[in-house]
Amino acid sequence: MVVRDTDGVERRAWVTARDERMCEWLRIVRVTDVQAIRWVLGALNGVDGPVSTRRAQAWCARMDLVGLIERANLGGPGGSIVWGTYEATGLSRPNIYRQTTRHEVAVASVSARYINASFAWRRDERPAQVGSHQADGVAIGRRTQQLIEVELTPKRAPRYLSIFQAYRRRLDAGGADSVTYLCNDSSGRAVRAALRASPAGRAIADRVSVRDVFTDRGAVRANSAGARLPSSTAHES
DNA sequence: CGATTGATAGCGACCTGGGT
DNA sequence: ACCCAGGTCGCTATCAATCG
Repeated sequence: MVVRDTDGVERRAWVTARDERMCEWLRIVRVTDVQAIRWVLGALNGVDGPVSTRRAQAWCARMDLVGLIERANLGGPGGSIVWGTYEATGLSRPNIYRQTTRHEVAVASVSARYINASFAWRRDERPAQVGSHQADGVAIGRRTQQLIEVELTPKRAPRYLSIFQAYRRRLDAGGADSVTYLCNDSSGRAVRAALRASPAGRAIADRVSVRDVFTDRGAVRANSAGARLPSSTAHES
């Protein structure tokens, strides 16, 4: 593909098969940031771990140049917010100023790390029935299917109750093997408390893991549990 | 056939500049 | 003050085409 530079200089910019797979991922997560892109690029390069921030920025600059992504620098942790253009994903431009954007970016960060650990990632299906619940994502390993819930804001107890009831039905029906709550400190406390507080919570507690991997602002923590998500024990190859 | 070369893409390091 | 964007530089790895 030949594109014209800002200087008017013609320059070749190749869109590789890997870049197209990146666009497929962007279509799934919709909105992400430069830090998450590091992990997916690493995965698609066949590397265990992320590429450097600089490389991810360079990739974004190249994809911006060929019109496959757009970026917005909101000054938050994780770098610019990144999304695929209509050309890349067939989806209209997301509204990045909505309240839910921080949550969506956090989900993308999680997705990126699962993909780097050789999991497949897809969106959860929108539930048809009332009283069921749509998870933030589904991580599919070779033998396991985990429902992933990203929790940055504690919910009220009745809300947890109905979600746990929905998860209980789903786990019992064999629709998934486990539920993973990825939280910051305050929402992690709320989820653990809610799991103890009701019969529905206690019924599923042994199939639910709660991990504090986010900072309060929704960035994946640099060290400890956040660095390697999912944990090495859950690694699939 | 094996060696060389060029393109591509990766790395860290260093720098400047901008935004919070 | 700190984090991030994005530019250059020197270096390395890989792969495919080409040369001797």
